Amino acid sequence: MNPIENISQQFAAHKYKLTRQREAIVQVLLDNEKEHLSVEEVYMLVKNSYPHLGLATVYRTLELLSELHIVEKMNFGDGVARYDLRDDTHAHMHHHMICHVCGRLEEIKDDWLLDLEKRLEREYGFTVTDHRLDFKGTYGTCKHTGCKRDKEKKAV
Amino acid sequence: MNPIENISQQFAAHKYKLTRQREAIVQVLLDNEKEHLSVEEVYMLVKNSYPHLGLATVYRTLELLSELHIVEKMNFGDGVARYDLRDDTHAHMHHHMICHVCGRLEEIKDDWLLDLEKRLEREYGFTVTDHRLDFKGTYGTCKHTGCKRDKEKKAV
DNA sequence: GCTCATATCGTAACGATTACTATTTAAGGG
DNA sequence: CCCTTAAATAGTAATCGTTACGATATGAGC
Repeated sequence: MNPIENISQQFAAHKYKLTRQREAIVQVLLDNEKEHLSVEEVYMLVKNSYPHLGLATVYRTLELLSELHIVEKMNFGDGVARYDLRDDTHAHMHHHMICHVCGRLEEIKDDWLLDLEKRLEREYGFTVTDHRLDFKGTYGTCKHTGCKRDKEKKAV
Repeated sequence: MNPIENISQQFAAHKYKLTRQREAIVQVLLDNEKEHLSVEEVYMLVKNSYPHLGLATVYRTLELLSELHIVEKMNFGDGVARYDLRDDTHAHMHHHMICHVCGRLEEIKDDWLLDLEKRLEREYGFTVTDHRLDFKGTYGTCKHTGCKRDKEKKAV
């Protein structure tokens, strides 16, 4: 089943309409599934295929997609919410590496946490439905570039 | 070494002054180290010991403490930044369980990720300096309380 | 085609955060 | 001690991401 069809069904299942606007937004997400787009970025991109679309609609649609678990809403501390299309088969395989130096953000699709989730269930009676794992650090190739201690450096 | 002394040294080491305002804020964090306080909450609490303190100072101080890695700035998606005092010995042992139903937030201080971090180093040449691991789900004791599918339910 | 709930549009309002200016404070040298 | 000077604070205005709102448009079912 193609992704749009799949999403269309999920909309229907919850009695939401897949309007042209929503479809245009979903298409942007599909075309950029490697990215973690902000609302503003989605807004810019969707203007290409649907120039008239309003910003509020982008906010509403992304929020809706998030509720339907079609996208994941996340926050990397840069002051804007970012959204990432999630693949059902990778629901629990969504980790990030964020480099202090170059700012690169790489995604790891591997399930490393199943054992831990079982342990939470066992030890705390807590059933995990989702998780978020972000690693911060530096790539070997970035290490030479000074340290990040002083904010003044950044300011200059 | 007591915590304030320790923090005082870190300030000095970076040529920052530990003013009375900053000390009052740090004390609030120490007194509430189990909590994940928002700026507004810190502001309210610190008013008890330092009534005249301004909100901007709380923002600036928490930002500074975050740069010095004395606190960790985090975001749980509720629209406000939250800060948590971090214990050096627990730098890598800071996970959360967040319950969908009751909203409870529990902290787990156990290092579950050392092996994964070694693997990142090996496979990606990525040196981890910090990580964040949040589990979302439900506690067994909360399960009976309806499902979260419909936003309308929440709105009512 | 008509009806009515749903969705969109554009913009105003909101709330968290940051930026700015004047004032105060603390540390070091006479 | 007092003076100087850089750093810190206070109070508030400005900014910016996000949400709320009223009016208009759309589309599925009859």
